[in-house]
Parts: sequence; structure tokens; C-alpha cells
Amino acid sequence: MANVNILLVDDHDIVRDGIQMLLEDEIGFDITAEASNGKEAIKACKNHDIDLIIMDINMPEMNGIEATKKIIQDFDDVKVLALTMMDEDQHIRQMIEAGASGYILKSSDKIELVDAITTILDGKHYFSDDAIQSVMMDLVKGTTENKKSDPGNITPREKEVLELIVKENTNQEIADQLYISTRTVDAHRRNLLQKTGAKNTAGLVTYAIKHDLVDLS
Amino acid sequence: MANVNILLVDDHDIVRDGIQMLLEDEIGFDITAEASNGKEAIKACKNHDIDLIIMDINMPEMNGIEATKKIIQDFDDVKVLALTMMDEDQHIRQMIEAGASGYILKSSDKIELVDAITTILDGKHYFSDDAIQSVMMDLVKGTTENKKSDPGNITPREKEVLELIVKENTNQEIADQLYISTRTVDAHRRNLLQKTGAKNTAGLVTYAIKHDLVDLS
DNA sequence: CTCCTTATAGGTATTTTCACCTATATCATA
DNA sequence: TATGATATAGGTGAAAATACCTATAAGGAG
Repeated sequence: MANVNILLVDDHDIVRDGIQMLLEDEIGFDITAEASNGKEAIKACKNHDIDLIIMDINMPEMNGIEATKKIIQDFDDVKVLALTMMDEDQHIRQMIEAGASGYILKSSDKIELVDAITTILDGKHYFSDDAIQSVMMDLVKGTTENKKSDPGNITPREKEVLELIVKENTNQEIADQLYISTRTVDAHRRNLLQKTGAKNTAGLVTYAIKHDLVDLS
Repeated sequence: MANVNILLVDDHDIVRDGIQMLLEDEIGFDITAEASNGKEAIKACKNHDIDLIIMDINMPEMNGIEATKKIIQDFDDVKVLALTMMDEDQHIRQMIEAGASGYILKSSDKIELVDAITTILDGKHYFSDDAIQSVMMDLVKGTTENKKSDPGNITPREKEVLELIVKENTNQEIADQLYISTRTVDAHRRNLLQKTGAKNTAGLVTYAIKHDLVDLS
């Protein structure tokens, strides 16, 4: 744990100062660099050999999610701990998907902060209870909403055609695979457009994916 | 909590017997019906006024995920508690998305089981620590894997065009919105096809969604 | 100051999709 | 048994997408 380089990213000076006080005076970590938005954060990663970034989400110029994506991509061994306000919880999932190793709230106490940092530096992940709660509820909610907007009854044959459309087949190729006429494929396609309310192939594909009728593996 | 109708779904008699013993003898819940696969579970829902289903995942005929989807869709007020083995944890997310209100492992003790049941009957959700851990790691993992397979450099303008394609716009409509010629849109489209390796619009849409270049909200 | 990428745009032709229309055999079910 | 949904298939024509080709202006990187 010797010589850990920490980058602190937040657009509010006072927040940076507070966290810096916490880390330096009370816990013994050094802040190596600071940044007030995503672009500055990327620049700081180039100029310093950063080990850990404490990253806010809402910032001018470039937000924490975009910055995290770019940094995780370009700087292999940098870890990101997202540190945000409670009301930004709709972004937790995006932040994790962007590659953050941890997520805690600004309302956390310093014990949780140092716990998160040491856990992450140890190569593991740390998510606060609130973050976990939010992600699970997100999963649950996204679900039931989908169920409600399930409309149009797509027949098994139509589903088969739809799957082949998603897999980039033309009507001719679909006809060959299903041993039917292209006109029949065309008919299925038109029925699908009508039932789904899609305007074109792109709409059919998004519908199929949204409604989980295909697997993008 | 009077008169709660519970349906127990598992393809192993001995598991059903064990849980039934636990619930009836020690906790005071009654098992109203049993089923050994998804299809039987659906049938049981039609024949009894089920309040809660304790559902296994891996079963012959129809698995627990499919059954849960159908049941949640057709029977409004039925709650599902998924009860599975540790090694089925790759299905947790699907189960939650299918509409399950809770998820615990067969290795849980009876205290957790009854806790989960009462929490769910109370209209809330219950996820065991292992389930939560699995979901979070799923999010984290799915991420880094995506990052690695990110190839093709799509320019900002191309991304803009791609987003409009996904939103079911034709080249003409895209041209109008971006104040450029349809031929330019066409050029972007061809470059996108080349860069992504897609064969047609369907391929572009799946690429965009897979690589998270658009939001399906 | 070149070289490369990006964004722009056109020509021409073919393939594919989409929009109307109609029609028939099968199967479930009311 | 009649009705409706499903799967099948065709005609015609217009719109859209895709496949080749070329070309130019602007901007950044070496």
C-alpha cells in the first residue's frame, strides 16, 4: 500500500478539499492530483501514474461516466471509485458498466470511504448498500415495465422470421432457410411491422431486443 | 397473513418434501399445491388461487424462468420466490427480469426462507447476499468483456447517424435532421457497415446496442 | 508542409424492403 | 359448423438500402 497515487475528480472545490482533508489528515493517503471534470481527469492520468481515481458523476465538459469509460480503456491498471450524491442513483448502473470498481455515496462516513479504497486497491469491488439496492430495484423495475408494454401477439413463425432478420438475413436467405417463398417471408415481415408498430428493419430489431425475443450472444 | 396459498415447484420430490416439512411443521405455512416443472406450475396457478410460488430453475419440460415470465404475465398478483442451487447463479438476473420478487439459495437456512417469504408477501423484494453478489459481478464482468471487443473506431458523426438509424429514420430523414445530403448519410452508412462488419441495417442496430452506443429507453 | 482522417457529395445500378391488393389451406375453437 | 387466426403465396410498384465508383474541403499529426 506504499505510494498510492490518487486522483480526485469533482467540480466542486469544497468537496475536493473536504475529501482531501479526510484522506490526508485522518487516513494517511496522499492526493496526487485533482481535476474538476472528465477531460481534466484524462489529462491527469496521462501526466501522473494514477492508481485510483475518486470520481464524481455530474460535471461540466465531460461527465464521470464518459471519463471512466475512456480511462478504463486507455489506462489498464487504474481503478475508479465513484463517489456521488444520493439523487444520482439512476447512474449507478452506467457507472459500473463503464468499469468503476466501486460506488459509494457522499453521505458515507470516512470509515466506509477508506474501506472502499482499500478494498478496491486490493483488486476487489466495493458497492455501498444503497448502490446495491438501487441496482436491484433497477432490474426489477425495468422488468415489470417491459411486461406491461408487451402488446402484439407475435406468432411462433413470426418470431422465427424475426430472429433471422435480427441475424442480418435478407428475405431471400430467410426463405431458403425456412423452405418457404420470399413472398411469405415478406408477409410475415409486414405483419411484424404492423404488430410491433415498427417502421422498418431497425424498428423490428430494437423491438426484438427490447422484448427479449432474441439473444445477443 | 391468513390463508396464504403457496405453490411449490421443483422436479425433485425430496426437495419438495424437505421444504414442505420446513414450512408446515416448523413455520406454519401451508403448501396448497405442488408441481414438478413449469407447465405444471402454470396449470396449478389456473386451478388454485396461488399467492406465492417457490420456484426452482432447472426443470424438465419448462424451466423456472419461462414459467415465471408466463405466470407474472397472466396472473397478476402472484409472487415468485426463486429457490435455486449455487451453481445456477448465472440465471439470477434472468429470473429477476422474468419478474421474480426474490431469490435465495437452497443452502439458505429456514430463517432466511421465512424471512424471504414474509418480505415478499409484504409486497417487497428479497434477494440473498449471494444473489446480490452475483448480479453485481455480472454487471462488472459483462462490462470489461465488452470493452475488450470494442474494435472499430466510429467517428462522432457516424455515431450520430447510427443513432438515428436505430431510431428508425430513413436516410432522407437523417439528412433532413443533420442538414446534409442523403448521399452523405449514405456514405456514413457504408462506412459504418464496413467498420462494424455488419451486412445491413439489422446488423448496424445490433452492433449499436451490443456496444452500448445507443440507449433503448 | 505533406499525409491521413473526417465529413461532405455526386453518378449509376442492383438488391432489398415496404405498401397496397388478393387468395387459399389448415387448425383451433366457439 | 362457422369464424378467426395462422401460414402460405402471388402481382405491382414505389421507396429505401447497398455496391461499386469518384471527388473535395477542413483539420490534425507527423
